[in-house]
Amino acid sequence: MLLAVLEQGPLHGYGIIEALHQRSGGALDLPTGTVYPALRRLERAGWIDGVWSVVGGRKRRTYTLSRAGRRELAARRSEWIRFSGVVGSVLGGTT
Amino acid sequence: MLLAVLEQGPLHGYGIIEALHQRSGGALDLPTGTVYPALRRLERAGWIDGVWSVVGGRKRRTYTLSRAGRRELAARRSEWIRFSGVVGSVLGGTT
DNA sequence: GATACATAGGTAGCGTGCCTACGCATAGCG
DNA sequence: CGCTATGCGTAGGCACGCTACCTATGTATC
Repeated sequence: MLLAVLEQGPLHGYGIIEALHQRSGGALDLPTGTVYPALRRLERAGWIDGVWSVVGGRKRRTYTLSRAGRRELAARRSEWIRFSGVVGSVLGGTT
Repeated sequence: MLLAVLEQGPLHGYGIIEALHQRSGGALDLPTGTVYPALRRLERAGWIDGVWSVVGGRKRRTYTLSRAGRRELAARRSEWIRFSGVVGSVLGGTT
């Protein structure tokens, strides 16, 4: 989901949390302790690139989806479709 | 998913694994090390009841969905629908 | 008779990752 | 002067899926 948010353009951690909140219709309200470590992992994996900047006296780390991240996102998306289909078929009624 | 399989009638661990395999169209092939501990957890939670029996010289533990398990299954099903909807809306293209 | 596979149960330990609970810092408002 | 929003981060606990094992019987194969 983090990669999907970054697909629409570079964003910093706090902005990503807000974007997830809006995109999910208010359902997601992820704490920073969940998102920031996750962004570190994504950066370490080479799927996003982080750059420091200062906006309004506050330090920001803006992340950009890398080429590898785009590939990863596509893979994860199709994986999710397969997965949710399987779960739906087992649970029944959803598919 | 285990609860959903047991919704259609009592079954033993090995049979549950096979049912999951069939219901998922061959996608799921869960190892015993995943399923047996999970069944223990479900039993400890009171959602399924296990009974020992001997069939063809082999010991079997047959599990039955309890009333609480039926409630839990209904809750988990609607939770899954909400959850997959949120993920789909964030990932985009699925919904 | 030996070997392999399907059936049927189980445990131990590793690794991952989410969440809670913190800490630090600045800008703006009442 | 404190509260809230903005913005970053770490530490530790907990849950759980998976791999890798072990045991045992019935049946088919070589």
